Amino acid sequence: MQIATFNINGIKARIETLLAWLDDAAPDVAVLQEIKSADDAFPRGMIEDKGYTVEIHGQKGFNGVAILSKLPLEDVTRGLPGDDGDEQARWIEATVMGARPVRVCGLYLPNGNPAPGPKYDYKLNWMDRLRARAQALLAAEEPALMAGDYNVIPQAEDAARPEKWEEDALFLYDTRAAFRRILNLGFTDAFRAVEPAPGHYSFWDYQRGAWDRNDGIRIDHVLMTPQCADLLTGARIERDLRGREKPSDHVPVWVEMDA
DNA sequence: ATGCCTCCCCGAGGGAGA
Repeated sequence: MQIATFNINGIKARIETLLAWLDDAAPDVAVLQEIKSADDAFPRGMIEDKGYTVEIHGQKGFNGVAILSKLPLEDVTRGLPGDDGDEQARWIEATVMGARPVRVCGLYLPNGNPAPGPKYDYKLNWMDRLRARAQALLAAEEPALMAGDYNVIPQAEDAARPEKWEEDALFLYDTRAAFRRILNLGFTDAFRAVEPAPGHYSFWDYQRGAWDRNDGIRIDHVLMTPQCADLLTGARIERDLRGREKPSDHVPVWVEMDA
């Protein structure tokens, strides 16, 4: 089973890119972030025509996540537990019914800038809720993964120029500490499990020629429970997509599992 | 660089992203 997470930066702006990518790369499951679309405005039919089941947790204009799957999906839920007043569409879950069922969570973690401030408070609070959900996934002792745009640079080696991110909400100490707190529960960063070297990024800013200078950061991650990590056979970042026409500022991060 | 792109809202120019 091949699963990719991809922040597409707007489904309306990226639909042709997405359809071509589904044809070429053919993920079994694609976890999408920043669809920036309400459920009823999402071009569901064009994706279903390619053999995908489509589950959406959308929001007009901002945020929004989705799961596309060639395999059947069961028990779909929307929204991260822990705050009934949270209006932002950043979390969706479904069980992918392959040879071995895998609980797949798609997430778009808040950016948090400027920090300090209310947006950063929201980010840290959201990460607390994420940790609670992660603990529940561990307690189930089943294969489960949390894939998406974490807006977290875990370590200095995950940025081309870490010094310029020191005061940024993606790299502040409290951000990295909250991320480690989740990892330390017993999760595996799938990409890091197979690629220890620095210099692998999943995002390059549109500005300042960041792509041409390879001034990137690794902020899109797949975290796995032990039962899921045991099935892991590979992970990679599809870097080339950033250099194509009309790209998203993020590229897909892939995991392959014996499931 | 408190913003050099690009997206969304809509139908101008501002908010958001990271």
